[in-house]
Amino acid sequence: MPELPEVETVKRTLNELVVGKQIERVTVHLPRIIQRPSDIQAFAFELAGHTIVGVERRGKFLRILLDGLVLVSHLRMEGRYGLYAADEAVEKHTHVIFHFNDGTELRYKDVRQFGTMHLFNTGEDLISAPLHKLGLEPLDAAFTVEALQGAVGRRSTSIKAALLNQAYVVGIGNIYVDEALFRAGIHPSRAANSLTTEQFTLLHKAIVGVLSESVAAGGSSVKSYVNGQGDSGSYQHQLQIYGRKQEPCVVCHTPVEKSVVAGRGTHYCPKCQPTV
DNA sequence: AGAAGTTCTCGGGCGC
DNA sequence: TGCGCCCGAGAACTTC
Repeated sequence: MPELPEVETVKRTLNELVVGKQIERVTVHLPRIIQRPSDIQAFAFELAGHTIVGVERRGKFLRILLDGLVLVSHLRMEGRYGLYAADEAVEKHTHVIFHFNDGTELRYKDVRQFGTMHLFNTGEDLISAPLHKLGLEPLDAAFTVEALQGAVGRRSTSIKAALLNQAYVVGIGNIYVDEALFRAGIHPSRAANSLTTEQFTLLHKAIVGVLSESVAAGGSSVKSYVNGQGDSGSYQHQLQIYGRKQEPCVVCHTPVEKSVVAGRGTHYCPKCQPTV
């Protein structure tokens, strides 16, 4: 489901909804979600009594900060959070519930069951898997053209695969990689190490532009994404290439093509994004 | 039937 | 031959 703009939006809504709440107990209905600690009882026991003090984001991961603990959560394809009153019926696919001492609960739902949670003591999460080897944050000031080119410019793989690799740059997924490559006029199959500095300049501007515009719109709701309050984003209405197979290109009116690049469904304009 | 917004693991290929 | 890196394919699961 979520890429950087969607996770950023969930982060912001959770900061509105759950900061200051104290966890009374935790129930886990699908143990597979909990990756650390390996003992599910220990996961629930360690969280009990702790208060949420803030929510941050690293790449596509949420970092739920508590007093002395950090819960690292990845939504993968379909994970979502919602705040409920304790007496509301528990919906299907609800796998983890954080019961607060004020009669509300934060529920984690995930139809495809791909999401993960890792619990750490404060200070340990950023230096441990799965966060320790993540790449550049594309909306940080340190994300310059030079940094982008340095991160992916020597890869022989496709530029699309390189941008999807979270070890180089974080937060870009299948929607925004197609959007950014379209905006930059670069074919997704081009070898990353074949791009010119001029093209990296265009690509850098496209990545920052697409992601920041989507954050401002609350993310994209293509299929199932909602933020922590059940609201949809609106950037799906501004997508220029993703999901537009066979529709006329918004720039040149050539029909948009769809193929598979980097193992993912890939949209591009054959005229605006030449192979060479 | 096949694909869906993700990422981890595995094995082959290549270069030292 | 051995090791390490890099890269692509397949797998995890449910829904439409």
